[in-house]
Amino acid sequence: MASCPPLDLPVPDKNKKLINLSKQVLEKVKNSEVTTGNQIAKAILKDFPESTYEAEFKNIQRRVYDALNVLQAIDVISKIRNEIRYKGIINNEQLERMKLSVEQNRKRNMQKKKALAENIFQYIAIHKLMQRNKEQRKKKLVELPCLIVGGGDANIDIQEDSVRLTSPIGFTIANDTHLLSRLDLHCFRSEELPENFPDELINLIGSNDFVKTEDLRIRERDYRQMLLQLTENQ
Amino acid sequence: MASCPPLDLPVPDKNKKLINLSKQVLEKVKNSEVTTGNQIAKAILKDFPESTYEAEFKNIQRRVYDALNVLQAIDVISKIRNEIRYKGIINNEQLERMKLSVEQNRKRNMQKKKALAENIFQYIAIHKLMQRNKEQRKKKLVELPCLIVGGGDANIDIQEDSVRLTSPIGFTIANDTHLLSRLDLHCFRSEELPENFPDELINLIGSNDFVKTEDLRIRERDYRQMLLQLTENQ
DNA sequence: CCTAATTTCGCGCGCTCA
DNA sequence: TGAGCGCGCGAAATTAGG
Repeated sequence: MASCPPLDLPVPDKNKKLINLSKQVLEKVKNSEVTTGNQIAKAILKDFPESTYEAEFKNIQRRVYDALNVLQAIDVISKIRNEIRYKGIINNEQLERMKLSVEQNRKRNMQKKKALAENIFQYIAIHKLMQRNKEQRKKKLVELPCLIVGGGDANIDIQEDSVRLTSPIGFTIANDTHLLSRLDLHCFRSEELPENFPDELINLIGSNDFVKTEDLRIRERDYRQMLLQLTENQ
Repeated sequence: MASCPPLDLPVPDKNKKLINLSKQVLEKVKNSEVTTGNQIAKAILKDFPESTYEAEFKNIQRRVYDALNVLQAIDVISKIRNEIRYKGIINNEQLERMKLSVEQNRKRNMQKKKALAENIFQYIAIHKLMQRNKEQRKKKLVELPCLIVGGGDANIDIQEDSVRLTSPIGFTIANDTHLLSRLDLHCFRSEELPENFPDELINLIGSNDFVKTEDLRIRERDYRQMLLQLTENQ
């Protein structure tokens, strides 16, 4: 609570130096759809409660012109005939953050894609299986466990409490789990893909997006350049 | 090949107006890691073949100061003690393009995710199937087509050329395709997920990223604001 | 801490061009 | 003929020397 050491900032930051006035100019332009040098000067003048006299105004106005000129040179504002419009401005750090976030996002998606691609073949298998089931679906159930009897052209003789199978060439007998292991559902021909699967998945298999390396650590001076890059490779 | 009409641009655009000098100042600052107002003024002066001495230099130097000031106010450069550094600048249209590309990319990924999520359950089914196969794999084959005989506790009597099955409670007989249709491979309990599948896939099922709507069509005045948004929601 | 040299830059006169 | 602004004087700020 002691007295503050006297700061030598008589007017904290509302002086009439070009640096300060420039900020106010930018602010003003940013906040109005369209304005004029004169309006800006007037607005700024209002922020100086003190002297409100011709000379002051003339001075500020003169400074506003300076500021507007370099703002225009920098393409931060546009000025046609005396209509001044804000065109936007953003700096290095901000862009850096943005770049980073874009990059991160891309990386994440890349990984997802990769994970999916690695498993996509299995997915295709199950799809084929279900497809087949759909076509030949019947009402009848098969309870597990069960017995599977395979063979050429066996004869089947069904009694009320028994079944007799006969075959001239012998049988293959197995339980239910054997069947599953023989299905080879994961094999497929590439031609059968398009008719059964969305393009999206097919593209994924063929795509090598996730192998593409890319170095964003370019020494950044010219953003226009960088923007092009960012925009092009998705 | 006729003579050109006389353009009234004696010096195309290398005049000493603040607007022009500002551009040159920006260029100069952008191209050097660090520089000083004096260096800039000297460099610019070189671009004027004509210009004699002292007076010209003083004038240009004076203008450079103006430009530097507003550039600094705008946070496009930083100036500590007399070391001037470029901090970056980018404008509305460019940012707009960037924003668009980010958004497009996000949309695309969203769709991919959605497509995947829609099919992920089927993928899980096949995975379970193969898991089971792996556990109980045997050497024996089952050839298709085959016959499947299910029932409680049947007796099996195997001859050299026939097989007799007897059961007190009757049989269920079906062919191979029936079995497939009864497997219900697409049913699973959520507890069995973590042990069998990569987190990536599990997250995908639970995630509702692809439902999240989001409106980027904000009326954009303040980029700092917008940047925050862009950076936050992935 | 003081003086000189240098660097910055406030300020506004007066010319220009629409 | 008034909005725009080139231009440069001279004062304030900062740095160099002692």
